Amino acid sequence: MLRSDYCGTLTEGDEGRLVSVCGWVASRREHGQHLAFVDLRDHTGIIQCVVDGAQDLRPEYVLRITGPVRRRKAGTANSALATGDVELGDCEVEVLSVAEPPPFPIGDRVEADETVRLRHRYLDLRRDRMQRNLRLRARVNSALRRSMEAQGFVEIETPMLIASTPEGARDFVVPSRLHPGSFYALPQSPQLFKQLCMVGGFDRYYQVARCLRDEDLRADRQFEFLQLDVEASFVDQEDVLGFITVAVAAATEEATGTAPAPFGRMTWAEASERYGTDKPDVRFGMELVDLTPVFSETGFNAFKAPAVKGIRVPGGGDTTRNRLDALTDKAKQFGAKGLVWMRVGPDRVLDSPVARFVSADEQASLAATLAADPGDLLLIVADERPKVNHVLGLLRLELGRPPVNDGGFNFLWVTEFPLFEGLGDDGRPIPAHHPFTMPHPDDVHLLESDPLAVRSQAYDLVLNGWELGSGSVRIHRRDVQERVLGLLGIGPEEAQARFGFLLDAFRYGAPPHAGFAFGIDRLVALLAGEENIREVIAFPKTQSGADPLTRAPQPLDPLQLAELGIRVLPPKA
RNA sequence: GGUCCUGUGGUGCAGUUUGGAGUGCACGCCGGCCUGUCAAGCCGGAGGUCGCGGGUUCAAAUCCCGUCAGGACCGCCA
Repeated sequence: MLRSDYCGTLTEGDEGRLVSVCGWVASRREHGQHLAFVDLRDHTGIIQCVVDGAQDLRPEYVLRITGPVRRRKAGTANSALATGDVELGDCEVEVLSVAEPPPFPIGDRVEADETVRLRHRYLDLRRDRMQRNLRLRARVNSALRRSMEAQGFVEIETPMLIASTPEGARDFVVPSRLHPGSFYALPQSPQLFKQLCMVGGFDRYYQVARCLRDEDLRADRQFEFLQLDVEASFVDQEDVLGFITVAVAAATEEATGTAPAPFGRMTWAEASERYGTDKPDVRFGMELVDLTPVFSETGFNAFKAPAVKGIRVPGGGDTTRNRLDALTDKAKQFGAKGLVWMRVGPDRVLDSPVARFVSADEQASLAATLAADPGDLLLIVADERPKVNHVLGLLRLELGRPPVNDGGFNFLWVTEFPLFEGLGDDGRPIPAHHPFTMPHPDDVHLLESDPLAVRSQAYDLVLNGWELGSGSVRIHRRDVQERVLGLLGIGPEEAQARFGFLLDAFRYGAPPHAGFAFGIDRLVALLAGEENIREVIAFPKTQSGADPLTRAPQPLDPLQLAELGIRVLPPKA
């Protein structure tokens, strides 16, 4: 062992000890040939070392420094440093590695361009922010595992090279050398395998599972991500919510030092009506208010719609015309036909380009329903109800969303998702979760008569407006499964071809089971107070799915292609 | 597939609105001085394809078009 102590741990209690520390030169301060100070950094912090001024010691050199811990001379202590009362004196310095000047400063003082950070990620990782985040991630992972183990769950690994199933996201595919022309898919999740584990008698399964989806990247989405994947047999929805709540609360307490507030509960229908989304950020108000009754007999054509709803932006009355135009453009991009804005003036007089189309009674009722105060801004959208909710939900976030590290950790269970999210082009319902989701027991009779009204036993966990994960009670009864598949237009033959192995397995005694999976990257990002998950991933990809460090993806050598029986089409002209 | 923002010595920025010599700030880098600093200080110096291409103009970092890269978002993500 080259070191006896970590840099950041030395205190007055160590006075007199001869110690060896190892690390990188954070800064040097030279005072001629006879005196120089080197701040040596490791992941625990920084210690000042008094060294011979003649030595050429530059930033990021890797050193082993041996010297006695001594109290600093009176008046030279540095209260900004945890080790600021002591220093290593009369140091012997071993240069373990020299270093070129880094392309960006390693200190956290200056933010560096993200492309440069990713291209030299190994240097970025040296910085305090990434050290903190990745070490936090490790502790959260560990806490999750401990919690699942303590609850009697068994970790089982599932394969990475699997058969492609056409549902859901786009698969990453891997060509097979032994079966030219055939391909594996990388798992979008271990969904089907964990259900097979249930049939296999592992009644409490979990896995810290890597999942891959070939969809466009976002601040909260990478191609590859980590899920805590859970499934249990002989349990109901409440049991699953309990397991996950215990684990997530344990992880949160590990990260923050305090247990989170009790997790909230809300149905999907309530979330949609009040917040216009299935992942409401409940840290702030500005809830959607139904104005349909106000305009039930309106003469204003724009408000002759199945639903009219609005949000009140407190104090938003000074919003500039430019900004309002930009908001209108946003609303249109979100799918609205338009956006009606009204500034609330003194005595609740409404100032709006369309005010003259809205009767005095309607204006008064509108202001009262929205509880408008002078100085507020009102935003109103009229359209089909789901569209209105969607658009206003996004505008609400645009105008009111607090920074990610504001307002604590507001976990929220959203339950009773619809079984189907709408009708496809073929007129058949589209599963909101996946085709193995159990319908709500009270709604099973509606499956054929009114499928879109059928609630499911599916549920999401939401944290401050981020969807952490989702799960459901699965169908384990053959008759119900056949009815649902039939509704989806998947006949017995097609079902057999697509996931026959699961249906076959269910013929041999399938226990009732339910499960959940949530994104660990997202949880860690929020616990770390980061706006994007790249900050909690050691080697992430850019928004275009590239890695500036390794320059992936790359064209493949023609010989490799030939071995796989693959010919690449020329790029589109 | 789409909307928006960004791109200026190694790094972080200003300059772009209203075209006029690569004009400025801070850090870093190189050399010198310096025995108690701590983002050390002082003196001197080097370092530029203003992302790239085209256009407009007497003249483009600045205006226009295209393109590349990065970011935020819509679509997409059972």
